[in-house]
Amino acid sequence: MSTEHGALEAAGTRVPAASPLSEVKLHLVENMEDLFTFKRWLGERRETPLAVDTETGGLDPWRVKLRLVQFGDPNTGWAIPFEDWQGAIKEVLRTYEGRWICHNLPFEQKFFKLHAGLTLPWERCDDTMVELALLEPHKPKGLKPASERHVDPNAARGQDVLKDAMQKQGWTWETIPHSFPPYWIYGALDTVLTARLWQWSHPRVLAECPEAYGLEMATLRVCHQMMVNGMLLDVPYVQRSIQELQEFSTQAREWLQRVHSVTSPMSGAQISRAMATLGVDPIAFTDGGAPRMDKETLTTYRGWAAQPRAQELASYVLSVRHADKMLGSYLENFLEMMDGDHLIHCNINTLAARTGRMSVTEPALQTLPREDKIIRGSFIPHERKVLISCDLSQVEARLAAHFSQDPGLIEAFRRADEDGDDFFCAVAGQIFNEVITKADLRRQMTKNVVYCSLYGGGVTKMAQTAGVPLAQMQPVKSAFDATYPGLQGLIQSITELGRRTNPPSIRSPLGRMLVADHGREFTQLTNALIQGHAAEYMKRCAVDMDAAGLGDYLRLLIHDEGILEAPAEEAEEVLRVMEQCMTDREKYLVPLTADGKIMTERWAK
DNA sequence: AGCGCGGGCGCG
DNA sequence: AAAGCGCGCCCGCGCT
Repeated sequence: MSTEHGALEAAGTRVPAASPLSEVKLHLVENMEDLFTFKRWLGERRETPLAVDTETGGLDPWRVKLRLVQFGDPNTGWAIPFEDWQGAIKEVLRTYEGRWICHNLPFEQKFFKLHAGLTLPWERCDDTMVELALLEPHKPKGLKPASERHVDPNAARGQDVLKDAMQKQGWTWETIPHSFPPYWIYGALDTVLTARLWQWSHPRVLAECPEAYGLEMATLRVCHQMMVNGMLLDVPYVQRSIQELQEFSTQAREWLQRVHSVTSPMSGAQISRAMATLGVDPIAFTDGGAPRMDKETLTTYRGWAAQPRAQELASYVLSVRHADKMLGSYLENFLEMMDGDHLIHCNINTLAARTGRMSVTEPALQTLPREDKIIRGSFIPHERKVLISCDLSQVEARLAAHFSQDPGLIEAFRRADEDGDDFFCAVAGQIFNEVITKADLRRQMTKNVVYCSLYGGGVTKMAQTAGVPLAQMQPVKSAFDATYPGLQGLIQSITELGRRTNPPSIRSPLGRMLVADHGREFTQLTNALIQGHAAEYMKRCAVDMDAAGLGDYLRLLIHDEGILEAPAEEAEEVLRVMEQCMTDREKYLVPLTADGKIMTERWAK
């Protein structure tokens, strides 16, 4: 079936005649003749890359079907049912010699890899979602909203028609018929939108931030491999952990209900009522005005020797909350999300945070507890392999020294690197004018001053984080600012520079726009520059590791840390290459360095 | 039953 | 003058 003019009317939505999309031609391949027409069209000369998109049965490429594959350019779109025309589709994907465009390339690549057994050549692909994220980080980057802004205000019409029909007919994304016009027409139209969006975004990206774009596209490739390879789970170990924690949780919940009528340890209202019954008054409140019953407050109650019953209650709530967090957020999810080979294929969003940091979901492998080793220990290397982790050393503080050009900070890092001193001991030594050991509270206070300053925190927050009275922290902060004036100078100049744009923003060294909310420039922008460039640096490290031949070993990136799985006999060499890829002694005013370790049994310290 | 939100907590 | 940044996931709770 083909629709010439009025394709969108056929789908039940009127697009005004003058609308840029009203002349678009959209087609569905239903027979051999359609296929020949499609191939003739494919062979035509065109000035844009070929846009490709898919419609799938859902979001998890490992569990749902590939329904449609669509191809298009700025004027024409084709929808082709995958199961009926697999051979032809694979041939096009394999043999087309021009460039490709997708909106969310990693999503399509996963489906192509798992359902068609092929991968589009990354070096010939553009991704308009990446381009949008770089050009307009403060705006929605989905295909529909972006197209409404830059292609046609009517671009998202028809979404509602499709949703209504699906609901009325009881169709899901797995079961909706290919030939239902709103389905295939809007599938095909998406490629047209993608191609037109590229016409808007691509020249701008090349003009504004070609380096950031090149790095992002390379990062997509490296992260794709990580997602496909997956991490191996020790299933019996996880099952044992779950059982033990569940037994504990059940007993603790029974006690809470029996003794204090608390049915849910997550309910602050119930806990505070029970505390009130014991004659314990609230000591802190949430923003909403309710008594705070979080970890910090409960830990305080747990230390109150004069109130043994409150201590006992707080202790039970804290431990059952911890157990439930371990079970619900981590262990049970692991079993649910693993594939038949006990592999966990997480989802990596390479441009999730507005600072350019990545996020990891399903499961959130970047947030596995550090202290409670049970959770990280759930992941093991395959037979005859080891896990290797390598992390950047104080990368944010080093970048702060670099950006601020503060001679004192630069010197402290030089001494830390050359004499093997601890950086924060060196800084604390300068401030207090005596030798400071690692265990000294003044080192911790100094560290809190540095990191709180970078994140826009005040002296109150510094004292609170270090657990000391305000009066004790104040002179430390004053002495720090006097000794290392560069940092305050950096924060000042970034804040002033950032306030000149709307929205407030600054550019990273690779040209990435980093935005802040109005009125929050002071607390967000310095952090954005440092966190943002650390993210760029880490992405560069991962791409370099891939170039050095470690791409297939890479498993996970956790902001300033890389996790690899490598053959045991290569471990030392791999670690050496890894450290080399993560070290830069030339481009910055202080060296950026890395430190790694080999884990033979499981992922834990 | 599903949604949005606040509160809470895990990480860097 | 004063100001902690960035995420994901879970639960409870009130709403539709």
